[in-house]
Amino acid sequence: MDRKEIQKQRMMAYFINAAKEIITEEGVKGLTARKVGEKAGFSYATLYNYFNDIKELLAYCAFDFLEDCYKYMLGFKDDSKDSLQQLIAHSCAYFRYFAENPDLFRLVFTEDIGDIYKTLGKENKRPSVDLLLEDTLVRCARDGYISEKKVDLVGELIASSLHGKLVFYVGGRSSMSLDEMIKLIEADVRFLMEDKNEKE
Amino acid sequence: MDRKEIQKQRMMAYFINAAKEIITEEGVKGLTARKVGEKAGFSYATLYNYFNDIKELLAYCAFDFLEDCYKYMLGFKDDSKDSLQQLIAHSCAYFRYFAENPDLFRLVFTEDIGDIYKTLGKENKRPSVDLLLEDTLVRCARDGYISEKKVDLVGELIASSLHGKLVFYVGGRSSMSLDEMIKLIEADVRFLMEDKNEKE
DNA sequence: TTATATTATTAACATTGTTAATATATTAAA
DNA sequence: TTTAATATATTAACAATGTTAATAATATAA
Repeated sequence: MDRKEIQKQRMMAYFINAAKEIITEEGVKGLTARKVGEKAGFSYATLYNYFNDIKELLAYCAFDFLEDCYKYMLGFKDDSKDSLQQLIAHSCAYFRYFAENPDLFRLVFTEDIGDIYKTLGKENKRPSVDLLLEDTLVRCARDGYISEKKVDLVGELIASSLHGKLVFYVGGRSSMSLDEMIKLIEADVRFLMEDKNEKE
Repeated sequence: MDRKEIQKQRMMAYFINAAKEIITEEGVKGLTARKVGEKAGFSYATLYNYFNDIKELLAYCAFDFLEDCYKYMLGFKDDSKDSLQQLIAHSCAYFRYFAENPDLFRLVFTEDIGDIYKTLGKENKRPSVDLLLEDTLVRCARDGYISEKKVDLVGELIASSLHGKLVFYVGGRSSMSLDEMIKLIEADVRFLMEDKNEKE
């Protein structure tokens, strides 16, 4: 029975990885049940033995990609850096990851993949990217950039404005370039953090 | 030749309105070429004489819905109101419109409808909802809530954080209720505006 | 009234997600 | 080891989709 479970997990991983590859190469719209089956080395109907439907498979991919984003962000982590600089770096990295992979943004944030995120939210399970950004912000608070009690509000503001900008950039609703966006994000973060420092 | 153009516009309006009705009733996913044709009183292939593809039809709908949102926001306009209150009211109205019509949000901001928004952006044409929010913010600046030179940055922050929250709410990525979201938006706006007032 | 151009309709195609029926392989029992 | 039972994979099939080409109907011009 344990052996069964292992095999099942392995089969699911085959399909998930196949799906991730296809999404990376051809986008979410390029993903079809038949392509996933072929790429995983099975018939197109086999994945229905492991996933209720294509949405469920997509949900697994979404989580995986969000974890990949976390790994990407870690590449910009440097504890010797000033905390505000670190916050800016992490924010920009987050933006960049999805800006350069628009289909991943759509999948992770806008595609209809059922109620999984809501369920996780109610269990207070937050994705690692969230935690990383929060940690960085708390460091900023300790360094006096911002008062402790404002951490929640400012963190939430940074996060939501990042996602708002991503919607516009990724959805082609803005004519701004990636570099302009990044500059704007830096300005945003500075603005949100520096109000305590200016005394005049 | 002018008569021709009028007839063409009218035909397009038939299809656009049919599509808008279907989207309102059944969501973007419920919209099919065949349903649009039937609802408009034509065969399913006729719309291809007026639109290159379904995406183009969707783009027209998106613009229309965004204009509808503007009208909705105007219902909350009250010049006797304090400018900050007005800004909060408009921000919340904007959020509410799309939060209560998730499919409209998807259509207007996340659906793939070609490069029309980018084109408009380069012509510096901004949707009326944008202008209304900006006007309100300028009023706030005149009332001393914020310095003139910060208007752009703060305006951009409000807008992007609104859209970020919408992504989460509409995409089911947050477990927050609508009321909680609205409260958060109010807190955000206050926070972004009041830093000039607190002297301590 | 006839000839021409415009516009609408029907028929058809390839693709899609998904399911039911069937075949194959794996495990348990004799 | 052979047989029976179970689990898993495959094929065939369905209805629905966007879109196009061929055809029919209509409006316009001569």
